[in-house]
Amino acid sequence: MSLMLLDTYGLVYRAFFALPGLTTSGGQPINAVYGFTMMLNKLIEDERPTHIIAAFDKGMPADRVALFAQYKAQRQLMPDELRGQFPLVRRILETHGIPIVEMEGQEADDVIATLARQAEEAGEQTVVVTGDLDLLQIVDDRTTLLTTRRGITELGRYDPAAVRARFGLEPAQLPDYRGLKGDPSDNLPGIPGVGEKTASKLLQAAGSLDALVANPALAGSPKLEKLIEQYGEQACLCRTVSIVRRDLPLTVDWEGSRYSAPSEGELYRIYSELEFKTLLAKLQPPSDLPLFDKETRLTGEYRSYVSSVDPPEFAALARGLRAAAGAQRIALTLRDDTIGVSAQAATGTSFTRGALAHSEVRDALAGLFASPTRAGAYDAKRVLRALHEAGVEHARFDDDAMIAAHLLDPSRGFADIEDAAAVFLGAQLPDDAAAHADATFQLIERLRGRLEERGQLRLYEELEVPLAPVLAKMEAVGITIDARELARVGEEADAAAARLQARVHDFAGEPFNIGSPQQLGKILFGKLQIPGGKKTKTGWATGVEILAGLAREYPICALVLEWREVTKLKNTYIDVIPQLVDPRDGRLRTEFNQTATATGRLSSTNPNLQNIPVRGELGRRIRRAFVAKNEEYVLLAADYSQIELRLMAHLSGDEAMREAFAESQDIHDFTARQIFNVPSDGEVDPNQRRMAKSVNFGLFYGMSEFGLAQRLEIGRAEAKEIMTAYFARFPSVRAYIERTLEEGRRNGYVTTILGRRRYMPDLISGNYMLRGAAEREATNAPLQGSAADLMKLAMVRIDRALEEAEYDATMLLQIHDELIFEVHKNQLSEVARLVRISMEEAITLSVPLEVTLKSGRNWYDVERMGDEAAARV
DNA sequence: ATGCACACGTA
DNA sequence: CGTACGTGTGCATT
Repeated sequence: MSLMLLDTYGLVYRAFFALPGLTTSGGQPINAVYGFTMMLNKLIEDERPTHIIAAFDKGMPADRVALFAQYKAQRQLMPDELRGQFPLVRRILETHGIPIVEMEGQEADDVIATLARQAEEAGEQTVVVTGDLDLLQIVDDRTTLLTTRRGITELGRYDPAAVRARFGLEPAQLPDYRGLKGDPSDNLPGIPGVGEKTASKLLQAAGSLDALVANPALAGSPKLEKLIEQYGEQACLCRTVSIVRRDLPLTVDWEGSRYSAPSEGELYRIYSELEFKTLLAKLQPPSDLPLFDKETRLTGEYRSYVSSVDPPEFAALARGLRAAAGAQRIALTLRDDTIGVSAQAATGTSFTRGALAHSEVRDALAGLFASPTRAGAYDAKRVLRALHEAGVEHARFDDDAMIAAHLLDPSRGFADIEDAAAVFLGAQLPDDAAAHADATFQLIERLRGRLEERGQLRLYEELEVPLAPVLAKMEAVGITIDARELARVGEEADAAAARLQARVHDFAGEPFNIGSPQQLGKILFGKLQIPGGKKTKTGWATGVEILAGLAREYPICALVLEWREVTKLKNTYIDVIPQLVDPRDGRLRTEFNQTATATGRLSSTNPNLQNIPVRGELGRRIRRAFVAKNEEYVLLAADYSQIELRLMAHLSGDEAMREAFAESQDIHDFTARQIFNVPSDGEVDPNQRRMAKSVNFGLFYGMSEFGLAQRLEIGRAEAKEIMTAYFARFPSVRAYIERTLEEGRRNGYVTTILGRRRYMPDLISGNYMLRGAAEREATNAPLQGSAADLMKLAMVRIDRALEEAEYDATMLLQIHDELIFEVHKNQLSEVARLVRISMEEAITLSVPLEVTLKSGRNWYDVERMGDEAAARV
């Protein structure tokens, strides 16, 4: 055995003063624990001990104080920045499995001396690592001493020969030596005027302090002789205090001190927590290493749970989860099929992970959610889905770090926790569920603080986090697809596509790929010499706006457009949806992404059910395949009418516009009257209304007169006239837009009605294009985003209300300003009323909100409901 | 296999 | 040179 004994306090103390004041990003000082860790790693590497023990001081050294009242009396209190690092030092030791030995009222020196003697008697080699030289006295053939020198990794090695070389004395003489010269750091006076040189010389001459005191003449000079006579007794006292005890009643479990290196996973975790970036860089992020031993360990106040992904360890995972039910907070994350759990209690944080497919685990999780423990997640919706599939009931989350991250920076999606950890923690996470769970804690803590600073905590807690389970439910429910109806549309589309393709090829005089813009361009503008072609970077432009203009004169263009429409519908919806339908229940399940957009809207993927066609007749027929689950149920569609314009009226405070909404006027008609000066008894012609509608839409898109001209296919002068007329009639709208941009430039962001932000750094860009784009985005974001706020709020409330009233009704889809429900037909009118009220009263604005309700057997046939069917209160 | 441009569906 | 998305295709790149 080769034993290493650490004078822990001394080493940490040296590290503290040797290193600058490093702290974690959370402000926790870590210089001492960092230096200690560096030392420890180097010692283990260089010395390769088989056993390691860390000795600590505990309490005041009663024996020495009794002998010498001034012992260490002048020593100042430990600085708080150092004191706070000792728990962390203990954590590092724990990670290495190094036992701590301490004894009440004893200094580490005595503990070390005792252990070294025990090892020596057993015939073993010992190396003592310490911050000072007090322990040199125990150096002998079997015990050597390493002491810190400059810096933290430079060590001096003392064996008996080195002691003789340095002091000219035997190790056993060193207490005498110290008694003579004293030691200011322990407040030992020794003999005044006797320093290192003299003490050494005296002892070489006399052999020992006792001999010298007995015969002061041995000192060799009258002056020293007199000093010894006068201070000899004091020197003896100092000597006695300096002698370490080697007979403390300590029994050590030597086997327990056998050193085995911790796994990289364990090191990675603690280094991450302490933000030891340089040490982390040397580690491989663990791939599948358990973060903890297979046995539950209880060490001090720090508790760690069993960690394993092996199937036989379900019980252990469940045990950990049950223990976590007593914690203050838990965090759950999902890594493939593995659930990671981190639990935080007053006593510390602990981790576990495991597969989620066992009844014991399921029950333990259910117990956890039934307890008052706060629960957090990264992507709560995904975790909820997994828990739901595993049969865990009543899962709930108070925090979602992904949502928090996205609220703080909506330009990013933060799909993976690695992204958020990189941005907000500056950490690179190992690929491990338990580590992710812990990172979730750290993220939640940090991000909640940031949200609070920004006044976004309510947006987060009362809107976004409660929305996640609502979306999870919608995803789980899905919507029934009538496969036969879809197949019928598909057959027609197939026939139409074939017919159109043949006719296009006829016109072209050769077969070619109509879907290739390149080939199409060459045929139309090259071979057929159709005029009016425009070039893009890569070739001819063949977009709708070009082809539509040519369609009247050149039938091939019209046919190409038709072919595009049909093939697009086929490829995107008709052929894809049947493959995505769950064969077990015939339902189609989309995924709603809550952190995808910069404005606060949701997005939908796999498939995107927010862009099912509605305009063209063929496309619209696809909606016939979206049906209620059986004859007993109907679909209910509820959409906000003109929500963005109403928000514009509210936010700008424009009196005329507000009044138009208050009177339930047709807003485009009203706008046309204002712009074109149509008298109140006159008619607005359809073209005027169309133009007014474009102006209204262009308005909240930040459109320029150039854009309006393009859109309406009119001259710029005319477009300018229209816009001038518009702003003359609605001056506060222009003022509002100016105000928004000014605020955006000043703050760097624009906000929605509920305090959602979108950062717009390019508002002050010197680049004309970038700035222009940013101005359009900044104009639109508060309107689009506020509309999203209202809809989300309505969704949360509707979900609660439907649950409380126990209606047989389920929310299925959200299409930005529209909600689709599946409702038992007997409850249709009640549910419709509840939905209308929840949506219209989501937030009280200075203009009324209006909701249009439709119902029907399928999404195509939904028809406007009469007021008696969904009467307003 | 991956990424880009284009095209186009929705609000 | 009107906002916000997701998805499909072709085609160039790796």
